[in-house]
Amino acid sequence: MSFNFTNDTPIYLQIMEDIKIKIISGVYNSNDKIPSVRELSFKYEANPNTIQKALNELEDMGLIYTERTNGKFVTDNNEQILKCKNETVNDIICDFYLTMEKIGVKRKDVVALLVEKEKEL
Amino acid sequence: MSFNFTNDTPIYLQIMEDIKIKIISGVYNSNDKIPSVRELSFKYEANPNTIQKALNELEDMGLIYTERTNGKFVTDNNEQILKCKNETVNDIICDFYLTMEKIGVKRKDVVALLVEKEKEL
Amino acid sequence: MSFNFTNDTPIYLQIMEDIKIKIISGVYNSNDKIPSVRELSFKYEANPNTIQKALNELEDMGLIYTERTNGKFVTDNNEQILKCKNETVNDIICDFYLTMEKIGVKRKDVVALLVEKEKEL
Amino acid sequence: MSFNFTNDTPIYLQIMEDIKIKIISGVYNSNDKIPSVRELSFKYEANPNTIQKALNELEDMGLIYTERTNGKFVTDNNEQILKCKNETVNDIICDFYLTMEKIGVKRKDVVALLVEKEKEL
DNA sequence: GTGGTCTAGACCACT
DNA sequence: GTGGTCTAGACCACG
Repeated sequence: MSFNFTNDTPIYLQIMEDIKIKIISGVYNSNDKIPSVRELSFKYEANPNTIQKALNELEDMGLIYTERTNGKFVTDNNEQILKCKNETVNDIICDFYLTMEKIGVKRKDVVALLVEKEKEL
Repeated sequence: MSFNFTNDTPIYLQIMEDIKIKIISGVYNSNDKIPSVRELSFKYEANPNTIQKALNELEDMGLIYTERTNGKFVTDNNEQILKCKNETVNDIICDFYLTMEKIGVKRKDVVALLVEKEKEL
Repeated sequence: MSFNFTNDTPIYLQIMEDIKIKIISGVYNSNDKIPSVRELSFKYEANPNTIQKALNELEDMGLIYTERTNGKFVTDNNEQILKCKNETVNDIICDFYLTMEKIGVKRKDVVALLVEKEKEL
Repeated sequence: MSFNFTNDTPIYLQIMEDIKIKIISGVYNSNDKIPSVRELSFKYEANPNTIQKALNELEDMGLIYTERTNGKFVTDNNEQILKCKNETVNDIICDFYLTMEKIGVKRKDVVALLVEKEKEL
């Protein structure tokens, strides 16, 4: 199994998400060259067009930029990366609250549980 | 696809998980009858055998019990349900910490972010 | 029919029982490789899925463990095997007492008969 | 399921065994009338010829006798019944020892285990 | 109608 | 080659 895509989200979005996390977590740093579409296409076992679409999204978000014949690079706009990181983190937290709610954990209890867990770790 | 299964986990486990959450969140209450294997088979668009396997897992966990020709029911052992709920919550929290770590959020910041988010909501 | 199944018990349970006895009696030792699902399927003249179900039971009982692409093996937890052996022996003894009772042999006479028989052997 | 026959023994022998136990345990007493072949045929869901064969075996063993137009009856020879009971018991005990041996319980331990179990009951 | 068992046969991932 | 998953479809017992 090369990657593990979910059925309920377009693949290009899943790839985008994966690369986004690599950028905001610093796996790919400012001005790092992003692997070529061909390479990514191989890695994700996806059609180059799908990769292209994912990268376009990232470019629209201002996380990467293109140098014509040179390739694509992570933006040097660290502020932008940080902003994206915050948004992502925020989304995950919302998701987390929603899941907990679905299970029936009261919102005020969530923080308590987390603090407790943090001590354990 | 009515339900949306992930590729990287057996369907029967995903169904199991879905029903488990319905039980620990109280959507299905103690002694509630669980829809028949055939109904669930229709609902999840899965083979009856797959449903059976999912329900067997839940029975092994002590969350449901079977009345042979009558149907399957949520256990009346509320303690067991609670135990399962706690374990599930714990798993989700661990997952949450791991994801955050992957993105590059320090553990001690996580709680702060959550508290902040909680105020917003 | 090579094996001889009883009508009143699911085949998978009978297979489970047969293999269980091989384990607790030491025919299969700790860490021994169990014949492959396909081999057993041939030997017991049963469907591979039926074998699988039998082996899953044994795995649930902690008597065997699986190495994904390698095969299934007898647990190295000798304590677990011993525990299972004791339970099995206990069951057989209870059964024995029940049968004797059904025939009309008083419980206190059973032991006497056994002791006597033992001398003969 | 009316009775539950094993595949590895002729049905007539299994029926014979069942009736034999009823006789030696006293469910059917000396001189009791045995149900008619037709009745037994219905009860065991077996062909009347099969029943006949089973009853013939019992007659050969001296456990039942036939009154021409009247039916079949349990022998009044209590000694014979007792002898048969002893043989049956003996067989079961041998079987029991064999099973234990198969599991790997030493013969001398069997009696100890039984005595212990008897105290429990 | 309910759940349970079983088979046949296919496909997958891993090595 | 290994085990694991899944489907389709049949049959059974119980009520």
